[in-house]
Amino acid sequence: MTRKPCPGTLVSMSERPTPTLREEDFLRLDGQICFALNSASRAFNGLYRVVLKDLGLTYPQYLVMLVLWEHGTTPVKEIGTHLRLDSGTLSPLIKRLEVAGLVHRERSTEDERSVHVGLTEAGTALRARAVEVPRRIAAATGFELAEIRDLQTRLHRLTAALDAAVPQA
Amino acid sequence: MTRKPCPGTLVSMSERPTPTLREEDFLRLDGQICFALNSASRAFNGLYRVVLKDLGLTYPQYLVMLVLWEHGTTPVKEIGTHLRLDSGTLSPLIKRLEVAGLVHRERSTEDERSVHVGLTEAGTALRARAVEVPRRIAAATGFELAEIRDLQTRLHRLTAALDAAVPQA
DNA sequence: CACAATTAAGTTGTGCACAACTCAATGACC
DNA sequence: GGTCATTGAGTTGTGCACAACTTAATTGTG
Repeated sequence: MTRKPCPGTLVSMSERPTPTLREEDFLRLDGQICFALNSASRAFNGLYRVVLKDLGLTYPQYLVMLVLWEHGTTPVKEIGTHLRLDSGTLSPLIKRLEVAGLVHRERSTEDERSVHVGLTEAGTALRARAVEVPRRIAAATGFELAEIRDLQTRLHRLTAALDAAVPQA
Repeated sequence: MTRKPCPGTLVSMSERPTPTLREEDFLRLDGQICFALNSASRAFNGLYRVVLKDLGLTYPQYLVMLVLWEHGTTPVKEIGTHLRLDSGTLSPLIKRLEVAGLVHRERSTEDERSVHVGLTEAGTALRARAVEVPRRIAAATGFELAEIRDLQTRLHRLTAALDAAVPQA
């Protein structure tokens, strides 16, 4: 009942060379490279959820705070460039950070289209408590630093390749 | 104005050995290992969105279809085990697949708590068109097969480690 | 200068992820 | 056999991601 043998009725496969894999296997492989990434990302998210609970931050909010701690007051647009996010995601997120009293927004005087996001005192103070977060995360992975670096490099290459492959982006 | 030099006023760092990295660097490193993963995952998602548009599927819906194509009729619970998702996510998602006419749901007779999800004819037929998806994705990454495999292995290890680190999960 | 194209932020709507919950069916134990 | 804990599906509420849109400011070009 469970293992239904795949019916041979597939699309034409007369054209391609297909070195070692057939159509069948491909559908499985696929369910893994993208899926492995997806799973790992969500697993990370779950861990961050626990670790960041004390700080009252979600993971994406934490990312925005990281940008601000590193670069200081930053226009929304630039935060988006750093994080690969658009205003549709950032506007409400930053609004929540504002309600939480961690950041303030101010429209630029030179260019009134732009809004600068800066840290409040509470936001600045939170950094001290956030410093221990990365260590806890890194410890949880159980990975060597070198391996993390390596993984990082590959992922960057992958992201770049994928971005390049998407038309409009 | 842009590069604010980090003020030295941080938390105590007298205890730990810290081989090569200081607190400062850690906060940056962090913003990358997790973030690299997050970015790659979202980049993948963006590519899938384009590729799957023809099929009228989102990426998570595609994952569910993959499970069904591979295993045939499957209880919701088991789909969740395969995909690392709970009923809170799956119930509405599967309902949308049902509305689209790709799957049907039927309450089990042996155990009336359980709901079996099976493919309709349209759902089965869609497989033929989905077969080309993995190739297009793989091509877009520009990665060698071996490298994909390697990355996959590392990500699985990472996910396992992260899951183990989260208390309740 | 005027006017079209571009740009930045924000809004709206859809779908996913997940916590916390309800409800009904099942299983375990006395 | 009756009671209670557990299990599977589903609902509700919050937040994120992103497409498509609106609005206002800026820039480019005739």
